[in-house]
Order: sequence, then C-alpha cells, then structure tokens
Amino acid sequence: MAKPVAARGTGRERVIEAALELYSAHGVSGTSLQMIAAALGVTKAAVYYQFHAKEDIVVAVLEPAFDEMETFIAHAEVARGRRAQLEAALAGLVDIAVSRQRLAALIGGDPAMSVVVRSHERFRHLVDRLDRVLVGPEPTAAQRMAVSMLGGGLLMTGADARLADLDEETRRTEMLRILRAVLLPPLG
Amino acid sequence: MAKPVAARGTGRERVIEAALELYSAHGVSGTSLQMIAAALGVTKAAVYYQFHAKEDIVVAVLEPAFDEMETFIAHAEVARGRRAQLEAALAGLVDIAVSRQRLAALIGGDPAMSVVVRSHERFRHLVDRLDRVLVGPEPTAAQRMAVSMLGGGLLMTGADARLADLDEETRRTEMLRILRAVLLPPLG
DNA sequence: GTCTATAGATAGATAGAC
DNA sequence: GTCTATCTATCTATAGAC
Repeated sequence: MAKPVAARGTGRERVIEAALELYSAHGVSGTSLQMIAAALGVTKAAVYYQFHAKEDIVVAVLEPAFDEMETFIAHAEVARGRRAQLEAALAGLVDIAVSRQRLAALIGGDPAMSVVVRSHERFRHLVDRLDRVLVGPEPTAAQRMAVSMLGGGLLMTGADARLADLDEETRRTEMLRILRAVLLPPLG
Repeated sequence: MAKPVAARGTGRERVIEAALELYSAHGVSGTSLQMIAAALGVTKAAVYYQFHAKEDIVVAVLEPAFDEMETFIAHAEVARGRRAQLEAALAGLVDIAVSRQRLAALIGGDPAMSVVVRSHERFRHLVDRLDRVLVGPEPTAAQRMAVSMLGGGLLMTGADARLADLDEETRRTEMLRILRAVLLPPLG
C-alpha cells in the first residue's frame, strides 16, 4: 500500500501557503509564527510540529520555485548558441514570474528573503547558474545592466496590483515582447 | 544668530542614515530600534528622543526621496505633450534610482516599506501622480505592462551588487537607453 | 498530531534621573 | 540631550500532557 500523496504534504503545504500569503503582505521578518498559526486556525505548537524553526518555513516556501528554476536552467545550459540559451532562460523566468507572482516579488525584493537565499548553498548556486546563462561569458556593461534591470522588473511586475485586471496570457506575451526587444537583437 | 544647519539635523540624520543601511540588509521589519541604537553607539532611549515611534523613522527615511519626486512630477505634469511628460518623469526616476539606490530598492521590494507608503496620504498621493504621468490617459495593456516592468526594474537595479563596478554615468546612460527603447517609440 | 504551559530573549515604548 | 530602569507585549522555541 503506497502512501497517499495527499497525506504527506497536507499539513506542511497548508503552512507554506499561509506563510507565502502573509510574507507578501508583511514581509518575512514581519510575519510571526503566531500569525501563521492564527491564519490556519491552529496554535504555534502545531506549526512547530511541521517546521522546527522559522527559517525552515522560508526554505520550504522557496523550494518549489528553485526546483522549477533548476529544470529550465539545465535546459538552457545545453541549448546550442548564446541566443537559444538566453531564449530558454527567459521563457523559464517568465513562467515563474506569472505562475508564482507573490514569491517572485519576495525573492526580488524582501531583504529577509534574500538573506535566506544567500545563506543556502543550493539556492545560491542556482542563482549563480542562472546569472551565467543570462549574461553569458564576457558580457558588456550594457548587457549586464539590461539583464539586471529586466530580470528585476520581471520578478516585481507579476505581483503588481495595478495589473490585476490583465489575464495571464497578456502578461506572459508582453513580458516576452519587452525582454526580447531589449535583450535579443544586440546579441544576434 | 541663525541656527547652524548642522545643529538641527545631526541627531536625526545620523539615525536616518544608520536606519537606511540596516533596512537594506535586514528589511524594515527585521531592523529593531536596538540595532539602530547599537550602530550609532547609543541607547534605545536616545533614538526615542529623536523619533517617538519606529514608523516615524521609516517616514523620515522616505521623505527626501518623495520630496525629490514631487519636484520632477510637477515638472512632468506641465510638460507639453505626452512624450515630453514621459521623458521628464523617466529622467527624474533614473536620478532617484542612481542617487538613492538602497532606498529605491526598499520602496520597490520591502513589503513593510510599502505598507508605510500606502498608509501615508502624501506618499500615496505622489505615487498616484507619478503613475498618471507615466502611463498617461487611456493606456493600452502593453503600455501599462511596460511601465510596471521597467519601473520595477529601475528601482531594483540600482542596488544590484553585481553591478557595483559600473560607474554612475554608465548606469544612468544604460537605464535611459533601455527605458527609451521600450517606452518611447510606440508612443510617437 | 495537536494541545497547554512555559521558558528565555527581545521587541517597542515610557518615566524620570542627571 | 542622553542616560538607567522598567513596563508590557510578543517573539522563537521547548517540554510534556492528551
């Protein structure tokens, strides 16, 4: 008898979802275990049963996005030619920006979230790999600026409340259009 | 005898500078009054003499940037034609992005900072005016996406540690080049 | 698996001495 | 203007009952 998929993740996943929502509104440092517990209608001790420390929750919130990142980075790394590599990486980033809006904004902006990313070997390593596939070897100052600015903008814009009326397809299309307009032509 | 300029601001300004530095590293919520006091080599009570609440410090940190914003927004609003308005607003934003890198990143990304911006009438009003001058009346979905993405990217990229080796002139030039490439042509 | 109870530290904030 | 001292509330985290 195999373990039912829903049985293992339920408790943890409810915590992760509540945490992400609260992080978006108050920041990681501004969110206490008390708040997470209250959002779930349980006590702090119940949350501590699933995660033995506050940082463990932050890591668990980040994990699925970095799993996804690892997949598209691996694809981009084996693509033939700089342009194909960049296209693959951009498509992957846009996917995350639209499918994980709130998390993307936190990774890009919340200093407390950045601390956790930098302090975990795996996350930091993936960020480095992403960076390499985005800027390539020997990038010019202009290319580096463009990648930094558009990458940052991509992470932030998904969570922009002013764009709440736009459907996912419009967002995705426009993001790619802007990225291509700035990043692809000069690289030929 | 006029009051010496250094006498009024010294205490407050030292707190503001220390706070901004700590906010950048740990986020607003992750920065305690204890940490600010320790950075200045004084006690919490000494900080409370200058600011009677934690939020007052956040407001004081934001104030100079919004003063600057008010000036360039006023100029942009009276410019002749949509294109000139947009150009004026973009130039002003770039100025803030390069001259107040850390604060710009916090405004764009730290949820705790956003809460303070939204809860203060003056700040919220200026953000609304900026938005109007950036997107204009009856913007298309594409224009709104572009403004959101590039505006967010602009705020984030100033504080990007990977670009620390680029001089201010290079940053400014490249920012404007990217902004113009995406925002100006389609508007004629 | 979720609870009560509680520890120990630190948070923001105030009163009053100097 | 900066200090000591202190208050209350809340924080993360643990131990152990149910």
